[in-house]
Amino acid sequence: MPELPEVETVRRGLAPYFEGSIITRVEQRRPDLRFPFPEDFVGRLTGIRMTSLGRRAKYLTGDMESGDVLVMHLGMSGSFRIELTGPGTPLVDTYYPASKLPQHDHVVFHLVNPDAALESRIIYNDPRRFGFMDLIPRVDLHAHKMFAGMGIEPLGNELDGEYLRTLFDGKKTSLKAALLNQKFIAGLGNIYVCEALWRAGLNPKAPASSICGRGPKQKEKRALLATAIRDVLHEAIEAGGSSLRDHVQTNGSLGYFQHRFAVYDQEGAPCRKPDCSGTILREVQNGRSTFFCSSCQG
DNA sequence: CCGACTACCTGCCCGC
DNA sequence: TGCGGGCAGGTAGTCG
Repeated sequence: MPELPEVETVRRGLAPYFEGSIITRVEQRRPDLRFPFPEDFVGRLTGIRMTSLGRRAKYLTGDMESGDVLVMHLGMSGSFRIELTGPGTPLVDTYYPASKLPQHDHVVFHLVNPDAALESRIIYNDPRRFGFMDLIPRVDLHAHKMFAGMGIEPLGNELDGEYLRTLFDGKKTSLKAALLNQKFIAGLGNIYVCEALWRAGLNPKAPASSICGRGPKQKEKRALLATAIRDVLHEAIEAGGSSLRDHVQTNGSLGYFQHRFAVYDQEGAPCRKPDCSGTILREVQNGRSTFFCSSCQG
């Protein structure tokens, strides 16, 4: 589920509760998610303050005062929710009787922020368990397998048409597959790749190298694609941000928000580009659904 | 090296 | 109403 905009939305929602808070207790309800939890996960977090919550691509990174970084990935179905537990709040610390633990709540962080007089818990729920958590010493983070070789942040300064040319030059794989490949650009997933290609008017099945030529037409194509990627991510983050307040107020859950897509999951709908009379099609590409316009993405 | 394919896991939706 | 099949927003391992 979560691509970069959703993870950023989750980060913004969790930050006020995680940042500056001491993790007073960790409930780790199973030995693994997608991967085993690291050695002494609970022990290495308990009693430690998180100074800041960051994001790299689709990973959340919590900086702990111990020098560790708490790395969290939501996989396909991971989400967090926030529950206030301090005095005067409706929930108390014994919210879950053992008999009716919510399904798929795998990790519970109990938090106290003494400066803000805030007590809360942050609960990680993940039905499919494709998510994972790890603890990595800060000094090792960039060299770690997870982050070494990871591509650029699409919202950073590097991404433009010419950077795309250097990335995709000579690549015979499809534009779709290249954009999904995290070692080129990190953070895009199936939805936003479909959306960006539609905005740029590019065929998902065209070779990645097809936007790398010297001519003015291809130069324009890659510039358009870079802009489309940035725009669609920015807009989705904005939409997530505007949904944040509602989510926290209603049930505290973070990780899902409604967003209207132009092509994703719109099979059969008319293309929304002005003056385009095409229809949105779905085709399986590399084992995953690609949504694109039959007409304007030639 | 590269690219294509598969596995991991649960839930939901659809058609029979 | 029950059941089987297909599908889901991610990643990593294997194989050619």
